[in-house]
Amino acid sequence: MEKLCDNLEECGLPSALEMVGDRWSFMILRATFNGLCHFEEFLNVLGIARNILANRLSRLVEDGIMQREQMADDRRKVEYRLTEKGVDLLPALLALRQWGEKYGLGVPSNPVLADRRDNLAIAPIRIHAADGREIGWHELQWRDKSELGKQG
Amino acid sequence: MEKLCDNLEECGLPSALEMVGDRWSFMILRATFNGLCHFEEFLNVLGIARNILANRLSRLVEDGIMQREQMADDRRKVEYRLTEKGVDLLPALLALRQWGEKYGLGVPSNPVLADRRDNLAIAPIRIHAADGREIGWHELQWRDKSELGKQG
DNA sequence: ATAACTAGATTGCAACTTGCAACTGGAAAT
DNA sequence: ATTTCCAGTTGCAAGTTGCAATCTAGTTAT
Repeated sequence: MEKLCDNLEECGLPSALEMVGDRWSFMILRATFNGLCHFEEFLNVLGIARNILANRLSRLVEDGIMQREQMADDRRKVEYRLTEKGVDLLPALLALRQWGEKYGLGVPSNPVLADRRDNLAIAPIRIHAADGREIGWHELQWRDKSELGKQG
Repeated sequence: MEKLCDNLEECGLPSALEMVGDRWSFMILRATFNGLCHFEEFLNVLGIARNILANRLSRLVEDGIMQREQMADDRRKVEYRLTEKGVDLLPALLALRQWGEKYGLGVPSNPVLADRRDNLAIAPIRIHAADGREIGWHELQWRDKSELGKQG
């Protein structure tokens, strides 16, 4: 494996980590993917401190990952919902969860995301080549964009 | 989307985040995937403080994500290498990086991982159904393991 | 041997972040 | 009018982070 890509300026990872790279953001997102959307719900389910939750939620909203909506019928209530940008974090979240399940947790995760169509659990998140083949680390190499072949 | 899976005991995400859920671990892993393996290299490339780097490396080693090998020829030198467990974090890392590239960073990431075989950049990390179909959030539902259909 | 060099790790201190609990303030319910 | 509820803020103690200087073990040079 060549020693390339030591260039932090041209990597999306730092910006991603700045937004969701702390202990709680992913847990909040997970809860949101499970349908939670109220402050007190997050509080009860996650066991996070109030101030930290408030801080993280407002950061997630600031970063456009969630949106904050005041309810019309009961204006005390606020709902936090995922934006498209937030929903797009699902693959990363699932990849992490599956990894944690494989290596960290003794027990299989439950419940699990299933395809509505066939009611089967989703496949593990994997790396795929441009043509869809599944592909592993040893079959990969770092390439400068300019050196890439052109898609057929 | 049903409100299930509020059960933190049966979810791999918390254990994953405990191991790699801080600002630096992923950056260290990224550097490792790029071929770096020495303390001073990480230090120079990442701009991390010495003590934090030492702390994170030893945690990654403790957690079995990296292994620490003393070099036989020059026994001052130590190399940090990914274990299989560490390599298995690549999908999660790439999913995050791709997300950061799409939403955070203005610029496309570079360099990029390419298939050795066809020299094309890898596909975006996505969610796939059991049969390999690509599948989105709205086509998914949380299911208890016991309620899943059986694989044909 | 001694001195200088290197990679890796440790220590001390200041700045920031976290967690807990008590409190505020507006909005419904009684 | 009072109580309860939801969301969020404030104050303070404890923990974590970042930086600089220092330490240690093994390596090369004299």
